[in-house]
Amino acid sequence: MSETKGESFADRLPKHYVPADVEPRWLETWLASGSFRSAPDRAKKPYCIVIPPPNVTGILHMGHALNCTLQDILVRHARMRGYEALWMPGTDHAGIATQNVVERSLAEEGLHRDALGRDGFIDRVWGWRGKYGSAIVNQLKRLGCSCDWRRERFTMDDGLSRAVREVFVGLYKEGLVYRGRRLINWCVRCRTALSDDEIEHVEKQSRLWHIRYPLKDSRKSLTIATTRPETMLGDAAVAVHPDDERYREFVGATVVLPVMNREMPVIADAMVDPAFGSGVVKITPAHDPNDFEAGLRHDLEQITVIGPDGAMTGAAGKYAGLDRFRAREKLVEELEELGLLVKVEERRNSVGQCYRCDQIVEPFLSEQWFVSMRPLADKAIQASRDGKVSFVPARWERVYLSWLENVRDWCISRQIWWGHRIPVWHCGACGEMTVEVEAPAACSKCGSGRLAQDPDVLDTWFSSALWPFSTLGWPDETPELGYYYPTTVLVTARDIIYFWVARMVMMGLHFMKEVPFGEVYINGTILDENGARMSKSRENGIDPLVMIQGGRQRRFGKEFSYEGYGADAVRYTLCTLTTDGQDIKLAPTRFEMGRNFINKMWNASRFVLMRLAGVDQGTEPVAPEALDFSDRWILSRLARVAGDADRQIAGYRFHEYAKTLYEFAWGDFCDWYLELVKPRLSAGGNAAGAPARVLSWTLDNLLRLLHPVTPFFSEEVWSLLAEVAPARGLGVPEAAAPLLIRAAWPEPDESRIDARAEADMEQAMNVIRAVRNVRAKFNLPPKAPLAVTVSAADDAIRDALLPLADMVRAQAGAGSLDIGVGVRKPPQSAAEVMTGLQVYLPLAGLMNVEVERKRIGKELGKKRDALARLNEKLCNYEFTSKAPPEVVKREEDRKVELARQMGELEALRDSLAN
RNA sequence: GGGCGGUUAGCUCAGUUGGUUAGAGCACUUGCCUUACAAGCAAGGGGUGACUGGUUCGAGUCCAGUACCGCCCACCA
Repeated sequence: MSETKGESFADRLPKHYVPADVEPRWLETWLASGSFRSAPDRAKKPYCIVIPPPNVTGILHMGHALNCTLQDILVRHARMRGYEALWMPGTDHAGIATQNVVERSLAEEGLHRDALGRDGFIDRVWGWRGKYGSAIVNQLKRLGCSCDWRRERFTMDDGLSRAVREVFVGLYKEGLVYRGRRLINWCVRCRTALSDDEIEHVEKQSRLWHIRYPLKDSRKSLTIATTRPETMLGDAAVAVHPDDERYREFVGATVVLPVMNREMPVIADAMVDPAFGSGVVKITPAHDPNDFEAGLRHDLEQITVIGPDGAMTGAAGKYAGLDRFRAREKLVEELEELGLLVKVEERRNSVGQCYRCDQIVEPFLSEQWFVSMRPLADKAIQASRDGKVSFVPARWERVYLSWLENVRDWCISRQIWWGHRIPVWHCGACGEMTVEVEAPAACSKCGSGRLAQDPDVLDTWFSSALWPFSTLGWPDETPELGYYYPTTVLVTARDIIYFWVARMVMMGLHFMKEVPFGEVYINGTILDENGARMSKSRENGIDPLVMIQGGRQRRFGKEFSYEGYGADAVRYTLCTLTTDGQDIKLAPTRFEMGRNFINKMWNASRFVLMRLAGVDQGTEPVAPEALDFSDRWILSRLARVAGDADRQIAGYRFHEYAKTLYEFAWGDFCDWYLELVKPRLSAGGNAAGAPARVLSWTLDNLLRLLHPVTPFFSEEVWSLLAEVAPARGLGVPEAAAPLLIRAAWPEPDESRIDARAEADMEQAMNVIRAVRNVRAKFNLPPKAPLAVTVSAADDAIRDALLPLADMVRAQAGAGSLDIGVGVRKPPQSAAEVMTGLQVYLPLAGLMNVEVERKRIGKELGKKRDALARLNEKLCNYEFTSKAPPEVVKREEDRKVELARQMGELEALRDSLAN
C-alpha cells in the first residue's frame, strides 16, 4: 500500500485541491463502512437530531444547506466525542404544497386532477415524491450529511401514517379532536380549508365604501362602512354599540337590505366600536369571523353568498354565478345608481392570502375537524417556563410563547387529496361516525357495512408534529424510542416555530409525556446579496448543488457559470457566516473564502505529507527536551484551540468555531510553524525527528478539529497522512483510526499550555515583523543579508530572546543578529521601537534621513498624545481609587514603557540630525 | 396597533462579564512566480462606532429617546 512514498507520492498531490476528485469517493466509503449508522448502545450516551424534513415539492435551497451543515457539524462532533449519535433523516409529504406543484405540472400537459380521479392523481403525486424525494436525499449526501440513511422516513410511510391515526383517534377519544360547523379560512384556488397559521396577511391599498341602509317604515337610514361590499348580500343584521346615544332609538328597528330587499333587525352589541366610521356595522355571519360570533349571540341567519369556488351563490340573488370581485364592482355600481353609496374612502388594510398559492382567502362556513388547543398549549408553555425546552438565541422563546398563549383551535381537515385520510368512517345507514385506527368492517352503532371513509385529509403539520417520536417507531415501544427520545437539539428556521416547533412540543408532551428536544437552535435566514429573501419569482436563489459541483445558474435574468467550490468550501463558508442566528446576505463569491481556506489547508498538508514521506519517525516517546521552542509553542496553541473549538460547537457558536480554526491553521500553523520547521527538517538526522513527530501530531489534531465542518477534505488528508505516518502521537506512537469520521475528538491537553512560550513567540514575531517592515519600507531586496541589532530594555527580555536568535535571524532573513541590553544604535541605521526593545538595521546610503526623521517625529507625536492621556488618567484620583488595582497597574506599566519608547525615539531622531 | 432584529473600514460582517492602540474576509496600495500554496507570501493605507442624552474613574459594549432599514404578530367593519 505504501510503495507510493517519495517522489511518486508527491505526484499524487495536485497543487490545487480538487474537491470533485475527493468528495464523492469519501461519501461512498462512509456509506459502505456504515459510518453514519447509529443504534441504541447502553454503554454510550445518546445524541440525536431529527432533521427538519424537507418538503418533497422540489429540490433543496441554500437555507437547507445552512440548516443541514449546522446539524452535521453537531452530529459529527458528538460522534467524535464518543456519543452514540443519530441524525434521523427524512422528508415531508407537504400536503397542499405538493398537491399544488403536481397540479401545475399536470396543467402543463393540459390535464386537471379531476381527469385522473383521486387514485390516479395520488399515484401521480407518489411518482413526483419518488423523484424529488431521492433528489433531496442525493443532495444531502452530496453536502456530506451524515444521516443514518437506513432509517430514512417519509411522513406518509406506513408506520408514520399509523402514528397519525393513533394520535387522531387518541385525541378524539379524549375530546381534544372534534368536528364542528364553523367559519374557517378557505382558499378558493386550493379548494380547501386552511388553519389560521397558513394565512399570510398582506397590506394592500383598498377602499372603504359607505353604504346607506334605509329603515323600514321611515325616511331615515343608517350608514354602514365596509371594505367588502359584496358580502352585504349575506347580511343578517346591522349593529350599533348599546351605549351609543346616537342610535339608541333605532335598536330593535328594522332595516331593508338594499338590492336584496331583505328585512333585518338593528341590534345592539358591544363588539361595535362607536368611534369607527359611522358607528354602525353590517353583520354578515357567514363571511366574517366577528360577525359569525355576533350571529351566534343574536341567533342570526348564516347566509353564504360566496361559494367554495369564489363565485357568488344562489343566495346572492341576481349576482349568483359572478366571481366575488366582479360582483363587488357590479354591486357598487348598482348602489351608486340607487343613490345609496354615500362615499368611498381610500384606505390601506391587510388581506389574508393562502401561504401556498397567494390567493385571497375567504372566511367560509363549513363542517371541519379541529384540535382543541388550550390544554395542549398550556403544557407546552409550562415546559418552556420550566426550562425543559430552551431556545438559542433565547429571544425566540417569547415568539414561541406568544403564539401558544394566543392560539385558537386548530382546523386540521383539508379538502385535498394528497395526505393522510382522516380515520373516520361515515355510516350510510345510520349516519354514525366510526373513528378507528384501522378501517372498521362495520358501523360501530348499527353494524351496517355501508361505510365510507371521510374524504378529507389532515393538515400536513399534523403529521410533522409527531416527527420526533413517529420516526423512532411510536406507537410501538421500540428500542430506538426508549434510547434516543427525547432528542438532543432541534435545528430549524424561525418561520416554522409555530407551524412545527410548538406543535411538536405539544404532541411530544401529550403522547410521550416528555419534551421532544431540550434545545432549539434557530438558524438565520439566507438572503441574496441585496438583502432580499430568495425566491423563484425574484430569480435570486443560489443553488447549493451548483455551488458545490459547479454548473450553470440563472440569476437576475442572466445565465452564470460556476466552477464549483466543493461541499467543504460551501459548508465552511456557511459556518463562518453563522453568528447568533443573524440573517445572512449571500453572494456566490462568498464561497471563495471557504475554497481558499481549504486550498490553503491542502497545501499545508501537502507540505507535511511530502516532508514526512520516507522519513523514519521513530517509535519512542518524544523526550520533552527534544522539543524545540517552536514545538512547545505550537503544541500550546493546539491545546488551547482544541478546548476552544469544543466549547464553541457545544455552545452553537459556529462562527467562532470556524474562526478559531482559521486563525490557528492559517496563522499559527502555516504562517509560522511550517516556516520554523523547514530548516529543522532540512537539517535531517536527529534534528528532524522531533519536528516530524510534532508535525504529524499537530496536523492529525487539526484534521480532527476541522472534520465536523470540512469532513471530506479532512478525511482525505487523514488517509494520506496514514500512509506516511501510520502511527502517530508524542508518546509511544499509536495506530491512527482507520477513518477520521470515527476518530476521537482531541482531548485538550492542559499540560501542554505554555504561556511563556506563547509570550516569547509573540516577542520574536514582533522582531521579525519589524525587520520585514523596514525592508518593505526602504524597498530592500528580500534576500539582502542585513546585520540586525536588537537592543533589549532589560535582561529578562534579552534572555527570553537569546535562545530564539537563530529562528529570528532565519525568519527575518538577517545575515547576523546581535542581541544585547541597551545596545547603542549603529550609525546610519533605521530603527523600530517597540514594546521592550528596539530593532536596528544598518542602511548606509539606502535611507532618506529627512524622510526617516519626519516619520520618527510623527510617531513621537502620537506617543506624546497617548502619554498625555495616560498621565491625565493616572493623576485622576477617581480613576486610581475606583478602578480595579490590576487595571491601574497595567496603565502604570504602560506609562513606563511609553516613556521608555519615547526616550529611544528622541535619541533616534537626535542621532539622525548628525 | 404590538413585538423583534439591525445601523462598526469602500463592501459583507465579528467583537465574550464595560478596561491597553476597535478586528476579519473581500476590495485597495507596494514589493515578491522565496522548492506547500499567486485560490499564495511579505508589508501597508483605511473607521466622528446611525444620532441625542444619561449612568460610570472609564461606553462600540449598560440605560432612555430619535431616525432609517428589515422581519414577525394583530378579528384596522
